[in-house]
Amino acid sequence: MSNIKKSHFAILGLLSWQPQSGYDIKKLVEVGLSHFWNENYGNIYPTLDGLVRDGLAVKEAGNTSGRRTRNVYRITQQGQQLFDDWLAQPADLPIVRNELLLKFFLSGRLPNKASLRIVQNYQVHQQVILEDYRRSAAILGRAIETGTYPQEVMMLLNNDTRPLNTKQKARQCKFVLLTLRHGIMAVEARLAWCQEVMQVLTE
Amino acid sequence: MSNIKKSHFAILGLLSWQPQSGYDIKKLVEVGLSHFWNENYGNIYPTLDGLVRDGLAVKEAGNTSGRRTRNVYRITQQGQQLFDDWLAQPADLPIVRNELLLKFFLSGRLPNKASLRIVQNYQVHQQVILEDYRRSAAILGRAIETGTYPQEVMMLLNNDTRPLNTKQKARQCKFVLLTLRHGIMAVEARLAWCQEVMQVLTE
DNA sequence: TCAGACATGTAAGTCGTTACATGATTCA
DNA sequence: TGAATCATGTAACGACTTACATGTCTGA
Repeated sequence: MSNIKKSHFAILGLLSWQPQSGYDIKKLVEVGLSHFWNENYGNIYPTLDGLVRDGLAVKEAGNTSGRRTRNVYRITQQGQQLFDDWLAQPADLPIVRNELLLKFFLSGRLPNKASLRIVQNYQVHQQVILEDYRRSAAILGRAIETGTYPQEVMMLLNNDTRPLNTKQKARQCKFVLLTLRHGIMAVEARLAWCQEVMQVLTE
Repeated sequence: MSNIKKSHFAILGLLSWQPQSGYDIKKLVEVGLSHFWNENYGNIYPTLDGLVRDGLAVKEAGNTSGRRTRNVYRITQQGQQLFDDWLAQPADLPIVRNELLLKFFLSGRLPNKASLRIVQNYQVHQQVILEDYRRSAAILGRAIETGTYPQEVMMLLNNDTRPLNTKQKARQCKFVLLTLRHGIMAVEARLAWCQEVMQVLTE
């Protein structure tokens, strides 16, 4: 079995929610998980082939309605096993490469004004992101509370081609919301840092 | 001029603090900047060559004391110009790939216990990191307050081969400390998230 | 004397991204 | 009829990372 990387597990894990196509995976990640993950076609399709080759998934040539051929993939027992094993292992701690902090640190050679400009610019960007996250979180929160899943939520879950039952829907909403909370709290911390730094550097 | 990537600017920027060798750069990043950046030899040495080729730095074959040949690199006017231009541009927003959140999200298919295990494990790791960061921050804070730079601080700045004057030293300490504050606040936010998630999932 | 820090570099590999190529279907 | 979305794929490239190779100097 070939050396297995994170994308493999990401895709395998998405198949473990429900069988779907490469296109579905791309859209789901793009729309619902983009605050913590990304995948692109150039990676997805070869990975799906690889999963099939390794017996971790099977291709079910599902030709939904009059559409073009959709290749729907379903996780196998073996794939499920491998995925569950991976899930049980602690996540690797990410290699950190924060360009903003790099710029900030390296600006230390110059007058404070240069560093302040960097931080102010960062602050503006983070504020935009925060509002975006909060909007999404509000939509999801409302859906979970009321048990109704309007168009907006389905957009966030990209649920048009992969039918989910109510329980799955609620569960997926809940987990997307919790990951969004992570994003919100992280952004808030960054904004607090901006405040602190601006205070220190303007003293 | 070849297509220039982040590592080039990171290294160029470190040269803009003071002339130094590839080995110095590696150690400085490893010891003082590891909470937000990394570089490895396989990248540093070819990059330094590239900088010289592009006229952004010059090699000063400085043979310090009886040691093995040390190739010390000094940034050029042109390099400084290019670096300053880069510094003035907003940082690219990083492509996010958070393995922990991926695992957490994908664990949503299973009973809450599985998700809780992931979060608890994360919490423990983050606590260790937090203590580490706090220790370093305390050392740096003390140095800045008292104006004295004991061995410990010099370790954090890896200041044995690249002599700094007092002003540079204070400045560098201050900026490392401020980036550390970013790390601390980020980790605290993650720990707060763990708390929140554990509460939600055990209800 | 020998372990460990000092010091520089190369080659191959990995993983993911970008750009390209192709074509069907839907709806305004 | 033509733009947008649905849908699948490949090839080349880019940006590091890992493993390897080599040798010096210092201090216990």
